[in-house]
Amino acid sequence: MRIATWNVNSIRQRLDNMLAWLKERDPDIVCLQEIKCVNEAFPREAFEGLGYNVAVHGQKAFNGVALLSKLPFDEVAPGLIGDDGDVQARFLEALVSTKTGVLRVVSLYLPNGNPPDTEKYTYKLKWMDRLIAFSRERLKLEEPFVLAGDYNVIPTAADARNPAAWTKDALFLPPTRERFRALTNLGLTDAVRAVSDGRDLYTFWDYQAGAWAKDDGIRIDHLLLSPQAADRLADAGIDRHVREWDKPSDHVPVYVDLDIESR
DNA sequence: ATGGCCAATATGATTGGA
Repeated sequence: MRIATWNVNSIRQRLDNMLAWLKERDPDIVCLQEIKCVNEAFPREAFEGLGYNVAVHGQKAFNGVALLSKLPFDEVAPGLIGDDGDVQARFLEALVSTKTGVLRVVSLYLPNGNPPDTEKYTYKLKWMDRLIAFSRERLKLEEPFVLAGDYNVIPTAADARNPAAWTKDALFLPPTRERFRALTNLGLTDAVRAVSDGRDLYTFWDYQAGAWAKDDGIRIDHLLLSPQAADRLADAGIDRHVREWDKPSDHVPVYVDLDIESR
Protein backbone atom coordinates (compact mmCIF):
# COMPACT_ATOMS: atom_id res chain seq x y z
CA MET A 1 0.00 0.00 0.00
CA ARG A 2 1.51 3.26 -1.17
CA ILE A 3 0.10 6.54 0.18
CA ALA A 4 1.31 9.91 -1.06
CA THR A 5 0.73 13.59 -0.31
CA TRP A 6 1.24 16.53 -2.65
CA ASN A 7 0.45 20.23 -2.46
CA VAL A 8 -0.15 20.80 -6.17
CA ASN A 9 -0.76 24.59 -6.07
CA SER A 10 -3.81 24.46 -8.38
CA ILE A 11 -5.06 21.11 -9.65
CA ARG A 12 -5.98 22.60 -12.99
CA GLN A 13 -2.50 24.04 -13.59
CA ARG A 14 -0.88 20.78 -12.49
CA LEU A 15 -2.94 18.16 -14.31
CA ASP A 16 -0.25 17.13 -16.82
CA ASN A 17 2.38 16.86 -14.10
CA MET A 18 0.02 14.89 -11.89
CA LEU A 19 -0.82 12.36 -14.58
CA ALA A 20 2.88 11.86 -15.38
CA TRP A 21 3.71 11.41 -11.71
CA LEU A 22 0.82 9.01 -11.03
CA LYS A 23 2.00 6.81 -13.89
CA GLU A 24 5.53 6.81 -12.50
CA ARG A 25 4.85 6.35 -8.77
CA ASP A 26 1.55 4.45 -8.99
CA PRO A 27 0.25 5.32 -5.50
CA ASP A 28 -2.87 3.62 -4.13
CA ILE A 29 -3.99 6.73 -2.25
CA VAL A 30 -3.09 10.37 -2.88
CA CYS A 31 -3.75 13.29 -0.52
CA LEU A 32 -3.88 16.59 -2.41
CA GLN A 33 -3.74 20.14 -1.10
CA GLU A 34 -4.22 23.61 -2.57
CA ILE A 35 -6.41 22.38 -5.38
CA LYS A 36 -7.69 25.99 -5.62
CA CYS A 37 -11.07 25.19 -7.11
CA VAL A 38 -14.65 24.39 -6.16
CA ASN A 39 -15.82 20.76 -6.18
CA GLU A 40 -17.51 21.11 -9.58
CA ALA A 41 -14.30 22.33 -11.23
CA PHE A 42 -12.15 19.39 -10.03
CA PRO A 43 -11.05 17.30 -13.05
CA ARG A 44 -12.26 14.04 -11.53
CA GLU A 45 -12.70 12.20 -14.83
CA ALA A 46 -8.96 12.37 -15.51
CA PHE A 47 -8.34 10.37 -12.32
CA GLU A 48 -11.36 8.09 -12.53
CA GLY A 49 -10.00 7.02 -15.91
CA LEU A 50 -6.91 5.75 -14.10
CA GLY A 51 -8.99 3.74 -11.64
CA TYR A 52 -9.13 6.22 -8.76
CA ASN A 53 -12.12 7.06 -6.64
CA VAL A 54 -12.22 10.80 -6.00
CA ALA A 55 -13.29 12.81 -2.95
CA VAL A 56 -13.07 16.60 -3.02
CA HIS A 57 -13.44 19.33 -0.42
CA GLY A 58 -12.95 22.44 -2.52
CA GLN A 59 -13.33 26.16 -2.18
CA LYS A 60 -13.26 29.07 -4.57
CA ALA A 61 -9.80 30.44 -5.46
CA PHE A 62 -7.81 29.26 -2.42
CA ASN A 63 -7.12 26.22 -0.27
CA GLY A 64 -9.04 23.05 -1.12
CA VAL A 65 -8.07 19.42 -0.44
CA ALA A 66 -8.87 16.12 -2.14
CA LEU A 67 -8.28 12.38 -1.94
CA LEU A 68 -7.69 9.88 -4.73
CA SER A 69 -8.01 6.21 -3.84
CA LYS A 70 -7.90 2.98 -5.80
CA LEU A 71 -9.80 1.44 -2.89
CA PRO A 72 -13.40 2.56 -2.61
CA PHE A 73 -14.26 5.03 0.14
CA ASP A 74 -16.38 3.63 2.97
CA GLU A 75 -16.74 7.06 4.55
CA VAL A 76 -15.68 10.59 3.65
CA ALA A 77 -15.88 13.59 5.99
CA PRO A 78 -14.77 17.16 5.25
CA GLY A 79 -13.73 19.64 7.93
CA LEU A 80 -11.73 19.55 11.17
CA ILE A 81 -13.57 19.38 14.50
CA GLY A 82 -13.43 22.23 17.00
CA ASP A 83 -14.71 25.32 15.16
CA ASP A 84 -18.03 25.26 13.33
CA GLY A 85 -17.36 28.79 12.05
CA ASP A 86 -14.23 27.77 10.14
CA VAL A 87 -15.17 27.84 6.45
CA GLN A 88 -11.70 27.23 4.98
CA ALA A 89 -11.42 23.94 3.06
CA ARG A 90 -8.33 22.42 4.64
CA PHE A 91 -9.23 18.96 5.90
CA LEU A 92 -10.69 15.78 4.42
CA GLU A 93 -10.89 12.45 6.22
CA ALA A 94 -11.71 9.09 4.68
CA LEU A 95 -12.01 5.46 5.64
CA VAL A 96 -11.17 2.66 3.21
CA SER A 97 -11.29 -1.12 3.60
CA THR A 98 -8.34 -3.35 2.84
CA LYS A 99 -8.11 -7.14 2.89
CA THR A 100 -6.83 -6.96 6.44
CA GLY A 101 -9.11 -4.26 7.81
CA VAL A 102 -9.81 -0.56 7.72
CA LEU A 103 -7.36 2.22 6.94
CA ARG A 104 -8.03 5.82 7.90
CA VAL A 105 -6.48 8.64 5.85
CA VAL A 106 -6.56 12.42 6.19
CA SER A 107 -5.52 15.04 3.63
CA LEU A 108 -4.78 18.28 5.47
CA TYR A 109 -3.61 21.76 4.56
CA LEU A 110 -2.48 23.45 7.74
CA PRO A 111 -2.64 27.27 7.71
CA ASN A 112 0.54 29.13 6.79
CA GLY A 113 0.19 31.64 9.63
CA ASN A 114 2.28 34.49 8.28
CA PRO A 115 2.71 37.21 9.27
CA PRO A 116 3.05 35.99 12.88
CA ASP A 117 1.91 39.22 14.55
CA THR A 118 -1.59 38.90 13.05
CA GLU A 119 -4.75 36.86 13.51
CA LYS A 120 -3.40 34.56 10.79
CA TYR A 121 -0.94 33.13 13.28
CA THR A 122 -3.49 32.73 16.06
CA TYR A 123 -5.70 30.90 13.53
CA LYS A 124 -2.79 28.58 12.72
CA LEU A 125 -2.09 27.79 16.37
CA LYS A 126 -5.77 27.17 17.12
CA TRP A 127 -5.99 24.95 14.05
CA MET A 128 -3.02 22.95 15.36
CA ASP A 129 -4.70 22.62 18.77
CA ARG A 130 -7.80 21.30 17.00
CA LEU A 131 -5.64 18.85 15.03
CA ILE A 132 -4.07 17.58 18.26
CA ALA A 133 -7.55 17.06 19.78
CA PHE A 134 -8.74 15.27 16.63
CA SER A 135 -5.67 13.02 16.55
CA ARG A 136 -6.03 12.14 20.22
CA GLU A 137 -9.57 10.93 19.52
CA ARG A 138 -8.65 8.94 16.40
CA LEU A 139 -5.67 7.28 18.05
CA LYS A 140 -8.06 5.77 20.60
CA LEU A 141 -9.46 3.67 17.74
CA GLU A 142 -6.11 1.87 17.42
CA GLU A 143 -6.39 1.70 13.64
CA PRO A 144 -3.80 2.14 10.91
CA PHE A 145 -4.16 5.86 10.36
CA VAL A 146 -2.19 8.22 8.09
CA LEU A 147 -2.37 11.95 8.72
CA ALA A 148 -0.84 13.46 5.59
CA GLY A 149 -0.50 16.85 4.05
CA ASP A 150 1.09 20.27 3.92
CA TYR A 151 1.68 21.03 7.60
CA ASN A 152 3.42 24.35 7.01
CA VAL A 153 5.76 23.29 9.82
CA ILE A 154 9.55 22.98 9.67
CA PRO A 155 9.94 20.52 12.57
CA THR A 156 13.66 21.03 13.29
CA ALA A 157 16.66 23.03 12.04
CA ALA A 158 17.74 19.93 10.10
CA ASP A 159 14.63 20.36 7.97
CA ALA A 160 15.80 23.60 6.32
CA ARG A 161 18.82 24.48 4.20
CA ASN A 162 19.03 27.86 5.94
CA PRO A 163 17.28 27.54 9.29
CA ALA A 164 18.46 31.00 10.38
CA ALA A 165 16.32 32.54 7.63
CA TRP A 166 13.17 31.04 9.18
CA THR A 167 13.55 31.88 12.89
CA LYS A 168 10.88 34.61 12.78
CA ASP A 169 8.61 32.77 10.36
CA ALA A 170 5.29 31.17 11.31
CA LEU A 171 6.57 27.86 9.89
CA PHE A 172 9.43 27.65 12.38
CA LEU A 173 8.52 29.74 15.45
CA PRO A 174 8.69 27.86 18.78
CA PRO A 175 4.88 27.75 19.35
CA THR A 176 4.48 26.12 15.93
CA ARG A 177 7.16 23.54 16.58
CA GLU A 178 5.85 22.87 20.09
CA ARG A 179 2.48 21.92 18.66
CA PHE A 180 4.03 19.68 16.03
CA ARG A 181 5.95 17.92 18.79
CA ALA A 182 2.74 17.62 20.81
CA LEU A 183 1.27 15.85 17.81
CA THR A 184 4.13 13.37 17.46
CA ASN A 185 4.20 12.94 21.24
CA LEU A 186 0.69 11.51 21.01
CA GLY A 187 2.32 8.55 19.30
CA LEU A 188 2.38 9.59 15.67
CA THR A 189 5.50 8.75 13.64
CA ASP A 190 7.00 11.11 11.04
CA ALA A 191 7.44 8.56 8.23
CA VAL A 192 10.26 10.26 6.32
CA ARG A 193 12.32 10.85 9.46
CA ALA A 194 11.72 7.26 10.55
CA VAL A 195 13.59 5.98 7.49
CA SER A 196 16.25 8.66 7.02
CA ASP A 197 18.53 10.89 9.09
CA GLY A 198 19.75 12.83 6.09
CA ARG A 199 19.64 16.52 5.42
CA ASP A 200 18.44 17.66 1.99
CA LEU A 201 15.06 16.06 2.69
CA TYR A 202 13.12 19.03 1.42
CA THR A 203 9.61 19.10 0.03
CA PHE A 204 9.23 22.82 -0.82
CA TRP A 205 11.35 25.32 -2.68
CA ASP A 206 10.03 28.86 -3.20
CA TYR A 207 9.44 29.97 -6.76
CA GLN A 208 11.40 33.13 -5.93
CA ALA A 209 15.07 33.91 -5.50
CA GLY A 210 16.36 30.84 -7.30
CA ALA A 211 15.52 28.68 -4.30
CA TRP A 212 15.42 25.45 -6.32
CA ALA A 213 18.72 26.19 -8.10
CA LYS A 214 20.38 26.74 -4.71
CA ASP A 215 18.53 23.82 -3.10
CA ASP A 216 17.26 26.35 -0.56
CA GLY A 217 14.42 24.11 0.54
CA ILE A 218 12.40 23.22 3.61
CA ARG A 219 10.62 20.02 4.72
CA ILE A 220 7.01 20.95 5.49
CA ASP A 221 4.94 18.16 3.87
CA HIS A 222 4.62 15.22 6.22
CA LEU A 223 3.00 11.81 6.63
CA LEU A 224 2.33 11.02 10.28
CA LEU A 225 1.53 7.41 11.13
CA SER A 226 -0.44 5.88 13.97
CA PRO A 227 1.35 3.03 15.80
CA GLN A 228 -0.71 0.50 13.83
CA ALA A 229 0.49 2.09 10.57
CA ALA A 230 4.06 2.68 11.73
CA ASP A 231 4.36 -1.01 12.61
CA ARG A 232 3.87 -1.71 8.91
CA LEU A 233 6.22 1.01 7.62
CA ALA A 234 8.32 -0.36 4.75
CA ASP A 235 9.66 2.79 3.08
CA ALA A 236 9.14 6.51 2.65
CA GLY A 237 10.51 9.01 0.19
CA ILE A 238 10.36 12.38 -1.50
CA ASP A 239 9.98 12.72 -5.27
CA ARG A 240 12.18 15.78 -5.54
CA HIS A 241 12.86 15.29 -9.26
CA VAL A 242 9.30 16.45 -9.94
CA ARG A 243 10.39 19.99 -8.97
CA GLU A 244 12.55 20.00 -12.11
CA TRP A 245 9.64 19.41 -14.48
CA ASP A 246 7.97 22.10 -16.60
CA LYS A 247 5.32 24.10 -14.76
CA PRO A 248 6.14 22.61 -11.35
CA SER A 249 4.30 23.09 -8.09
CA ASP A 250 6.51 24.68 -5.42
CA HIS A 251 5.95 21.45 -3.42
CA VAL A 252 6.87 17.89 -4.46
CA PRO A 253 5.14 14.58 -3.65
CA VAL A 254 6.03 12.62 -0.52
CA TYR A 255 5.06 8.97 -0.15
CA VAL A 256 5.05 6.08 2.27
CA ASP A 257 4.91 2.35 1.62
CA LEU A 258 3.07 0.29 4.21
CA ASP A 259 3.03 -3.50 4.40
CA ILE A 260 -0.72 -3.62 3.90
CA GLU A 261 -2.21 -5.45 0.97
CA SER A 262 -3.93 -2.81 -1.08
CA ARG A 263 -6.42 -4.91 -2.99
C1' DA B 1 22.52 44.01 -3.58
C1' DT B 2 20.29 38.98 0.13
C1' DG B 3 17.04 40.11 -5.45
C1' DG B 4 14.39 37.03 -8.92
C1' DC B 5 7.42 33.79 -8.78
C1' DC B 6 3.07 31.91 -9.48
C1' DA B 7 -2.13 31.35 -9.36
C1' DA B 8 -6.94 33.10 -9.08
C1' DT B 9 -10.08 36.84 -9.54
C1' DA B 10 -16.46 39.44 -12.49
C1' DT B 11 -8.83 40.32 -13.76
C1' DG B 12 -5.53 44.46 -16.04
C1' DA B 13 -4.23 45.32 -9.59
C1' DT B 14 -4.83 42.80 -5.66
C1' DT B 15 -4.51 38.91 -2.56
C1' DG B 16 -2.38 34.77 -0.89
C1' DG B 17 1.22 31.70 -0.66
C1' DA B 18 5.78 30.32 2.52
